[in-house]
Amino acid sequence: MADGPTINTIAERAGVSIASVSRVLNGLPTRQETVRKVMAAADELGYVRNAVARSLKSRRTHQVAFAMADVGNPAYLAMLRQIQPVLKAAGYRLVLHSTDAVVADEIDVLHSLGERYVDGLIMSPLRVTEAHLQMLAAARTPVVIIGSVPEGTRVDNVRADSRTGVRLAIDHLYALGRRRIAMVNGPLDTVPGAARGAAYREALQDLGLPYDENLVQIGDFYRAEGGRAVAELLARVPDVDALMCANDLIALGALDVLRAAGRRVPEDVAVVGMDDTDLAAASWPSLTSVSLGSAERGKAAAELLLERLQGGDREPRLVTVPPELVVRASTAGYEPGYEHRTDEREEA
Amino acid sequence: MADGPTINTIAERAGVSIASVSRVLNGLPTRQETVRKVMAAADELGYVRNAVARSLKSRRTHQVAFAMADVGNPAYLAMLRQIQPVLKAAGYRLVLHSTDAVVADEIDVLHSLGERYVDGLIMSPLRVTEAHLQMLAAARTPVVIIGSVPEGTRVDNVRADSRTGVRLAIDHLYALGRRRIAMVNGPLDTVPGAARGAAYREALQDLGLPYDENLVQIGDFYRAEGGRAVAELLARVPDVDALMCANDLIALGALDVLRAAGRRVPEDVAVVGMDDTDLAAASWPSLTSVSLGSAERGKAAAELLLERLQGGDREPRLVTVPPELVVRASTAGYEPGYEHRTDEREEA
DNA sequence: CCAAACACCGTAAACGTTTACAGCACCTAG
DNA sequence: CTAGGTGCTGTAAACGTTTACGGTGTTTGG
Repeated sequence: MADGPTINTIAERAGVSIASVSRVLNGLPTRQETVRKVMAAADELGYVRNAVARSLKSRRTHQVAFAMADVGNPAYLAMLRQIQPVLKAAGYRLVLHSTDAVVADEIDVLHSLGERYVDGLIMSPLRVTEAHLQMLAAARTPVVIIGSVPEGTRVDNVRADSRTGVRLAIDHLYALGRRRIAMVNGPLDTVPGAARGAAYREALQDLGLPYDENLVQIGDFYRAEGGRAVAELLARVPDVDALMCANDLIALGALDVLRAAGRRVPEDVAVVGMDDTDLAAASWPSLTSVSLGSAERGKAAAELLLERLQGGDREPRLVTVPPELVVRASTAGYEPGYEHRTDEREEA
Repeated sequence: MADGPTINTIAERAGVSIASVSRVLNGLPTRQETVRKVMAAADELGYVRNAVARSLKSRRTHQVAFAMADVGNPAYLAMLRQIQPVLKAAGYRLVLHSTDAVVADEIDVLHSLGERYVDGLIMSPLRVTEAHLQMLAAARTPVVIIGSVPEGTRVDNVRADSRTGVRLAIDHLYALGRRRIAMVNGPLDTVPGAARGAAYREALQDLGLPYDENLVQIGDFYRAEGGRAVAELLARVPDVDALMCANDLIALGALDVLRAAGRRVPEDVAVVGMDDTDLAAASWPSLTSVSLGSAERGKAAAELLLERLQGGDREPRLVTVPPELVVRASTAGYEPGYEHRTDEREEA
C-alpha cells in the first residue's frame, strides 16, 4: 500500500494468477467471471499500469523525442506545435531536447537513443557532421531529420527549399528597385547558414548583380546578434538599400538597429526575414518573410516517423516543402488601415 | 548483435560476472584489471545502458513532465524556455504535454503519473476542479502547480499576482485619462479568467469608477477569439476608450479589429495586454502589457520540483512572483524613432 | 463412452538492470 | 598456525510486466 498496487496485489485480491490479471488488463479472451473479479480488484486498488515495466518487456516506450537547436526559436516552436498533436493522437508522449545549437549535445541525443527510452526521434540539427552521419547509420531507432542531409544518407528526411526561398526574396527586392542587397546570415558552418549564403550568391548572379563580399555579414541566428551584425554592416556599407536576413530573429534585430540609426523601413532600407514566424506578422513594421513551411515540415516529420514506427520497413523518404514569400510592410509599404492617419498624432 | 549488447554480452566477453560489469559501469570500487577488461569490452561493443531496465530497478526515470494548456501560447513557452535548461542541467529529460485546455486531458496527465514514467510534474492547469484536487492529494509523484490553487492544498505552488497586475494596468489607464475602460477576458471558469475578471472589478471600484457590465466581454484566450470579442464590444459600446485584455493574444486580436474598424491606438482606444510575451514587444503598435513573470514562474517551478526530487520531504511551498507593467506604444504614444517621419512616404 | 478438441488458467521465464549476500583469496595479528 | 580482516567477485533475487507452455476441466463428435 505504501508502494502502489501491482499486478500481484490485484492477483491476490482477486484470487487469480498474475497472468490472468495481465490478460484481463490487455483485453485478451478471458472468462467473464474472471474479468469481473480482476476489474473490481483493480478499481478498488486504484491500479495503474507501470509504464516502465511494461516498456522493458514490450520493448516499446510510446515516447518520441524531438530535438531542436533552441527552445526560444519560434521556427522550431512552429514545428513543435504540429508535431505534438500528431504524436499525441497516435498515443505517443513527446520528449523535448534543446541542444542549444552545440554539436556535442546533438551527438549526445543521438547517442542516448541507445538507452532505448524513446521509440523514435525527430531531429533538426543545425550542423551535420561526420559524427552525426555515423551515429545515424548505426542507430537502431527510427530517426527523421528535418533539414538537409548529404545525398545517399539512409534516413527519412524533411527539407525546406531555402535556395528557392532566398531567390523569391531577392527577386522581390530586385523588382522593387533595390540594387544594394545585403545578406545578414548566421554561421556558415550551420546547415541553414551555408544553404542561405550560397543561395544569396546564386540569386544575385542570376540577376546580373555583382557579388560584393562587403555586403555579406555573418552573425548568429538571434535577435541581438542580428542587430549587432546589421550595425557593423551599416558602418561599412552605408548605402545598402535592402537586407536579406537569414531568419526572422535576425530581421527583428535589424529593425531595432535601423530604427535606432534613423533609417526608414522600407523607404531607406527594405528588410526581409525568413521562417515567417508569428513575430513577423506582429512586428513593427510588419516583416516580409520567406515562409519555409516550418509547420508543414513538423507535421510531415511526425507523420513520416509514425509511419515508420507503425509500418515497419520501407525505403527512406525525402519530403521537400516548398517556400513561399509573404510580403508585408517591411518591403512593400504601409499597413493600409494606418496609412492616412499617421500625421494626426497628439494624445500621449 | 542484432539486438544490441547488454550487460550480459559484456560480461561474457570480458570474462566476468554481470555484477562486476554493473559495478564498473557505476563506478563502484573494483580491481583495476577488471575495470580495464569491462571498459574495453563495453567500448568494443558500443554498449549503452538501457534506461528502461535501469528505471525499473532504480525506480527513477530521470524524466519530468511539463503539462500546459496550449503549446501555441507564448506565455507557456516562456515558462518552457526556463524550465528546460534547469531540468537539463540536473540531468532530467523533459516530457511535454499539451492539454489543449480540456480538463479531461489534465486529469489524464495526473492519472498517468501512476504509470511512473516520470519522477515529477510541473502543471499549469487552466481550471482547477475537485477532480484535480483529489488526484493531487493522491499522487505519489511530486507535483508543482503553476497557477492558483485553493488555500490549504498540500502542493508546491507558484503563482502570479494577476490581481495586482490588473490593478497596475487599470491605474495606468486611469492616469492617462481613460474612463471607459473595458475588460476583454477569457472564460470565467478558468483560473486566470476568474482572477483577472475579479481584479478588474475591484480596481475600478477603488478608483471610484462604476462597474458597467456592458464593458465586460468574454471570449477566449486566443487571438481570433479576442478579435471577435472586441468586435462585439465595439458594436455594443462604441465610446470605449481603453481595453484591458486578459492576455497578449487577445490584445493582438483587439489591435487587428481596431485597425480594421479605423480606430486609432492609442489615441482613440488604448490597449493593454497581459503576460508580456515576445509578441507584445514586436507588435504594431507595440503593446503595453502586464508581465506576470512567466519566465520567473517557470524557473521557480523547476527549482521547486528539483528541490523536492533531490531533497526529499518538506512542507509544500508557495512562491508568488510579482507583476510588472511594461508600458509601450499601445497606451503611451509612439515609438520615438518613427514619430516625425511618417508623412514622407513614397517608395513602394 | 472415449478421444479429441477446446476454453481457460497458472507456472515460470524473460526483458536488462541493480544490489544483498555469501564466498574466496589473501593478508595481518596474535 | 589459526582467527579474523579486507578486497574483490559471483550468484541470485528483485523491479513489474508480458507471454509461451502445459495442465486442468468441460464440451463435442463418433
